[in-house]
Amino acid sequence: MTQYEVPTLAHVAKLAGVSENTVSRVIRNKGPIAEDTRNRVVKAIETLGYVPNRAAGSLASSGSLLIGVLLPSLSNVVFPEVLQGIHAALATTAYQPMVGVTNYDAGKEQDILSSLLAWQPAAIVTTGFDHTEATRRMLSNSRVRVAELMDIDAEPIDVAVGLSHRQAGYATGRHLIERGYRRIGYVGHDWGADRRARLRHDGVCQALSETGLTLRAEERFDGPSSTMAGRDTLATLLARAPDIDAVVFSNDDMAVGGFFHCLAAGIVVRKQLALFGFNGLDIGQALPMPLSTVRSNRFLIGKTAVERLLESPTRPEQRVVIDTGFDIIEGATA
Amino acid sequence: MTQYEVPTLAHVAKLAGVSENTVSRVIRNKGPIAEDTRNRVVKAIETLGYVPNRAAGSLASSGSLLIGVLLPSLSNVVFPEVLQGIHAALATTAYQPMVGVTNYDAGKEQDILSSLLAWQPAAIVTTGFDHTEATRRMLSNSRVRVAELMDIDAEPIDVAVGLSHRQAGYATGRHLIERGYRRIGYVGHDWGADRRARLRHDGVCQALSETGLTLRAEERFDGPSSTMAGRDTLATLLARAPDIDAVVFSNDDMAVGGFFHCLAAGIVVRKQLALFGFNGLDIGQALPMPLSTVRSNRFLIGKTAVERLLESPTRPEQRVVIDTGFDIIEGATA
DNA sequence: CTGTTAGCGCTTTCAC
DNA sequence: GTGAAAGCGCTAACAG
Repeated sequence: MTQYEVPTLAHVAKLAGVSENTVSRVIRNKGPIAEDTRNRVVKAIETLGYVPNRAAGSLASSGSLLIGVLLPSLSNVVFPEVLQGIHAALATTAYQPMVGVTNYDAGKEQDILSSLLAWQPAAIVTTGFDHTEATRRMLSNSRVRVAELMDIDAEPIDVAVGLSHRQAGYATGRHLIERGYRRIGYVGHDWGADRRARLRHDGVCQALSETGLTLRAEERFDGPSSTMAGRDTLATLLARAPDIDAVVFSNDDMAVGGFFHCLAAGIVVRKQLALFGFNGLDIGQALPMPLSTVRSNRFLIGKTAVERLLESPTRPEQRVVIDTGFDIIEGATA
Repeated sequence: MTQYEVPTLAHVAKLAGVSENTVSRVIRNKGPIAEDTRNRVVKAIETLGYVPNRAAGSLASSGSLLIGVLLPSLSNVVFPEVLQGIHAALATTAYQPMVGVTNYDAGKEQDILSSLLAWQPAAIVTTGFDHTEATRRMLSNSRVRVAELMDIDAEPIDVAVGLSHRQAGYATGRHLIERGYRRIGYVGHDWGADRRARLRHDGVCQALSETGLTLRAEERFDGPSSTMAGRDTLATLLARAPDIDAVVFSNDDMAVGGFFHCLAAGIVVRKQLALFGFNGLDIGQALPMPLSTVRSNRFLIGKTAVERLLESPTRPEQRVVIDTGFDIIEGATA
């Protein structure tokens, strides 16, 4: 091996005086190895600073230590948090995540999926149930494990990990009703992209309708959720329906914006207008009045999904649905 | 090809009636191909639903379409935003990012780097200049391109993309001095992990000292930055030094928390106490009073870095430093 | 413009 | 316990 060549199995084998095969066994901890041989090999690996070439390994074994991850966005803190959970579960393993961002576009998801599949990943982690037919076909044809995250209100391909957004919405509605709010409004963001926000909305409506109520007014911002959008959209809603006594927001970002609107407009939160969010983000809990909201366990969702996927390399007979649940955070705004 | 076999180049070649090599050429758009042949190959690829095996390609060409990315954390929105920039630059290419999270631990960075290198990436994108000796050696020995992000206050291995945090701190100090603030305090978070926060702090101090001033008081939260930490730490600082007229926060998360403290404690922001952040996050600009802060261009940093790396597969003679700059956001809190 | 040949570095299978 | 041999699916180099 000249000085500028990257060491390979062959170099290690030669230095340790064994066959390549033996070195490979040592590395993968597979098959019986004499203690003495193992030591020589380990030493050789260290001296050479040998790092296995995963591409070669992957090719030879037609499998890899990669987990393909498909996220709709990185702008919404929720997804980086899911990714943290995924990284946490992978930290003690040799697996590496390979992340693609779809921008809530099923067509793009399909493209990225096919380039992820090209690396022969051990598993694919994706978000929600909105896939193209081709995506679904690729996923079922490839024999990799598949986790669909966030949502459990539909039939998964292999395993789904998340919470029932419909139930979360329902619990939100009940919470407000039980506290005496009757003139309830809704402030949301773009539904085309966010099926789960709509499910929560529907859950709220269901709770209301069971009590003979309906949403007094609703306003949807035509774009992704953000604090600023929440702030502006609440202002619009209140201009149209000044008599509402509570507002459900599509998520915490929007709700925090709503809180800021109230501050700026001199509206006394809860007394004059109750606010309710979704997600349980830190920022909402750091407000002068902690936000009333629902905690979705994003980190846990990512972590659980990966743990389940790694349990077995093949799909189980039965599709699995794991409910990571949610909790109402009482807060002080509703 | 039986029904359950994954199609390979050979299958495509056979179906199109050409050699494997020709198919490979078509796929990689390399070398001259007769229009007619190309069409036949493309058709065969489509009928079979062929997806190239990147592991094989990577092995054969000893190079890959991977970009290794090392980020210290995903909890701080700043890094997901950098990652967005990276994804944006990669979106029009066939490259895929492979992300590792180091938790601000140089030892862990080293481990993850070696497992990223095992995939023969075309380039490595990492954060800051705090590497172990071994990391630095691996990076220089491997001939991959290397970008070090966020910071430009040191000599890069290959290319650095970011801003001068010292200068950003200095500009912050000047801003406050010019507006007449003289009793300036500092609220920060853990420096062990965040060298850049310290550089900004030092910049502030430098500006003050040029005017014959020093920081009146400072308080550092022993942990990562967060809104809650900012809120609590400002409270602590004010208990110790009630007479300060302005506070510089280590970043916007902390500053927003400080704003919340003021709200809760009935302190009139700016009139009684000016607040200044760093980063220019959306949340700060959505506050009832937009936060005075410095905009760091995280998205641009990620995007620029990748664009530069992909320009050339080999390191330039000269190490390159790209300053993505910063702007003072006037805001209303200072 | 296209085909042939020879690997890339590893794992698998089967001997011994 | 260990080794030899045969690929994995692709690309590179060279012919033609």
